Amino acid sequence: MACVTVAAMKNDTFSPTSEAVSAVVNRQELNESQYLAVTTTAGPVLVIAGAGSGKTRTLVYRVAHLVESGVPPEAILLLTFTRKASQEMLWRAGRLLNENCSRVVGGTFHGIANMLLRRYGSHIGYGSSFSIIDRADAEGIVNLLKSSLGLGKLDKRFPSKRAVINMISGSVNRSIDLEGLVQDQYAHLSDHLEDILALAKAYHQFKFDHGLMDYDDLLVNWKRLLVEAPEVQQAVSERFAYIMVDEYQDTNLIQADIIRLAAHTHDNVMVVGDDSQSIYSFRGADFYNIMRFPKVFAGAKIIKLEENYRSTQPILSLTNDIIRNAAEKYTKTLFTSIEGDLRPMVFAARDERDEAAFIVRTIQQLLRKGVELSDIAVLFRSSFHSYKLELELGSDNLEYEKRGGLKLTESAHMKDMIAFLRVLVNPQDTLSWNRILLQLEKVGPATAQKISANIAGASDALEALKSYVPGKTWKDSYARLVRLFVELHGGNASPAALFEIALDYYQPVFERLYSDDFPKRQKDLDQLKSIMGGYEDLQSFIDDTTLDPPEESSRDGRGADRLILSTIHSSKGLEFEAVFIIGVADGRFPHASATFGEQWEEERRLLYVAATRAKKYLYLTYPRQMMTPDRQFRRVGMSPFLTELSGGLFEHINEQYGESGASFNFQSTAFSAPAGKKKSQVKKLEMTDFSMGCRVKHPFFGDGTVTKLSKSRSLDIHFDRHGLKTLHLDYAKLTIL
DNA sequence: GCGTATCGCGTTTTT
DNA sequence: CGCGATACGC
Repeated sequence: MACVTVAAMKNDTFSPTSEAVSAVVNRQELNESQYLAVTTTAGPVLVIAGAGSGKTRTLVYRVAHLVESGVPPEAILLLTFTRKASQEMLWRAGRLLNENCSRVVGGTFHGIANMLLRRYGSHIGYGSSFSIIDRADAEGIVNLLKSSLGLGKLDKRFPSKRAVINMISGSVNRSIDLEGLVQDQYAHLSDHLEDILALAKAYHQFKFDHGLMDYDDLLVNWKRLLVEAPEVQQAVSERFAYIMVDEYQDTNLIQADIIRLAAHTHDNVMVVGDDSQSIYSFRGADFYNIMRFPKVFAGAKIIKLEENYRSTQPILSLTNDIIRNAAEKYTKTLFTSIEGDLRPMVFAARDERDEAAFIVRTIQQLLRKGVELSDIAVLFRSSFHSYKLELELGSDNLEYEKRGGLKLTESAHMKDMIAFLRVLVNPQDTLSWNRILLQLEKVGPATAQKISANIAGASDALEALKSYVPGKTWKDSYARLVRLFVELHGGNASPAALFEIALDYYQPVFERLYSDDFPKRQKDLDQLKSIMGGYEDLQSFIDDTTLDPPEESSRDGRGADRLILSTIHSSKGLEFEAVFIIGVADGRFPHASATFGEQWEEERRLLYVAATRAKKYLYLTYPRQMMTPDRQFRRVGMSPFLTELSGGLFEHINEQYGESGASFNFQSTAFSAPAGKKKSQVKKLEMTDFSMGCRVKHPFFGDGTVTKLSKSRSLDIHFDRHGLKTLHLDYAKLTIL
């Protein structure tokens, strides 16, 4: 274990003489004193910075500076949100230093947790044989358990299928008990608390029994490693003498604890983040981490970066105004010296088709102005919002790349192939056995489970597989499967060779299972094969593809110049010359089920993140009518986040003539309200002022009827024009009629 | 009880 | 596209 000298860092006398430093300062990315503070401070540093201010770059400068002043690269640990971001960062650091920075250890929290657990897991009773499961696997387990526990009926009570697993893991990564979480956020499920607790318990037990770990387990066990094995904590803390964290506002409580524990011998921690860009609370991210940092790390130096190096002033004015109404924030006023006076534009399309057509038309104009296609992005709240646009793009021959939504490795045929490899590494992995067995004709869920349970319970998986007596109708195909595993267990073949063997077996199965579109899917298998070629051992291949699934990008090699379609969440940290945000409509953005209060605030920050991706051109569009589930058209207005903006920050694009529908009326009331005659002092309402069936008025939802009063100071109100909403008494501006 | 084929419907956001 | 419900056949 490398022992690191930090003496060079202890005095603040480093003078920025190297070419790297003057390059930084000359490009005005940071002023000299900021640069010195970022790079030469020993001990904890908190960088609070606005969008486009070069947060990540400050980390790069520090890495480069540390290496330059003699710190061994392997003593630096860089934690970023995505692995891609860490690679990009190291590449930049390498360029700055004109040397290779690849020995710096960089990765995601989960990746590093995996590495440490494989190495030190025995200290807390874990062997190195466990499989990492992703969200789809977790859902699979929960579904399996729901039927075996007889909790199928529970389903209908949940808002969505994913809500179950979100709830169970949400309690883990927030470090609060499930009971509290249900009472707090899923109050409507409190009658089923016992069932939910039973399900959660069964889920955790199942994972433990079958050697499976989900994303949260990786973090929980990393923390356990530091808390319960002092010798490991000492070793880790000494090994990584400098710890840096990007996107700190997206960390959860466990991650914050891990940082605190891992840095205990030196406190050399630098975190950067922007509280206004915290958009992952649904996954446990707690932006109070950033607020607490100076208390947790005594003597932390706080550096604020407020100059924006990305967008023009008109875009910044709009984004500043979006975040202005946020309930809680570190106040930052962003400014820029970038030239440009083009105002953001808002387009109210007739419907979704019109919206798509507008985007294609405008993109073609931008291309004529010389903007690269790959420098244009279309962003949206939910991944299915882009379906109509994808159709339009297809017929116009504009190539695009979609990010967010289903990953390549989440498609059925890829999971099938990976399942063969996973059971080789971890024979306890019942989930993968089930996948493999279900491929056999005449074998369904019940039979598959019986066989896989046999295998998981046996000490020798291959023997258990061999000794199972198959049914008459499928004994031939079962024999073929057994032969496959005998062959796979043969010599010690390379991952690529094992893949070949498995593919030989799978190919006919594959063609039968996906008979309508297997040629299209075949390319993915080929790609998987080439990825495998780069791996020495199977375990790291499987870990990598679970933790960081490969993108579809290399599908046709050359076409790098493609339009980016992305969910806002997946666009974080990126920037584009031109950005379209589509579906900025009431009911779509904020998401329909977002309640007032914290969820509403997060949706606002989400719009902020989206808009701050734009450098020069920013377009916000929404359809004025949308199809409802019952195949009727419903008029919708623009997002409340836009109507509440100060006037003059954006331009309306008027196509043909403006039909004055609900959206127009709605706008005029919103804008005229402040100018209207002074309201008498509004009395603060209490829950007792409301009753079932009582008529109320909301500033923009209009008139409605109270249909439910709940304990947590929230009300369900059925609005005449906007349908059912759940509003919180402390946030909604209601008046009783 | 178990497996399979088919139809129709609804999608938050993810390391 | 992936799923749940449903009906049908063994």
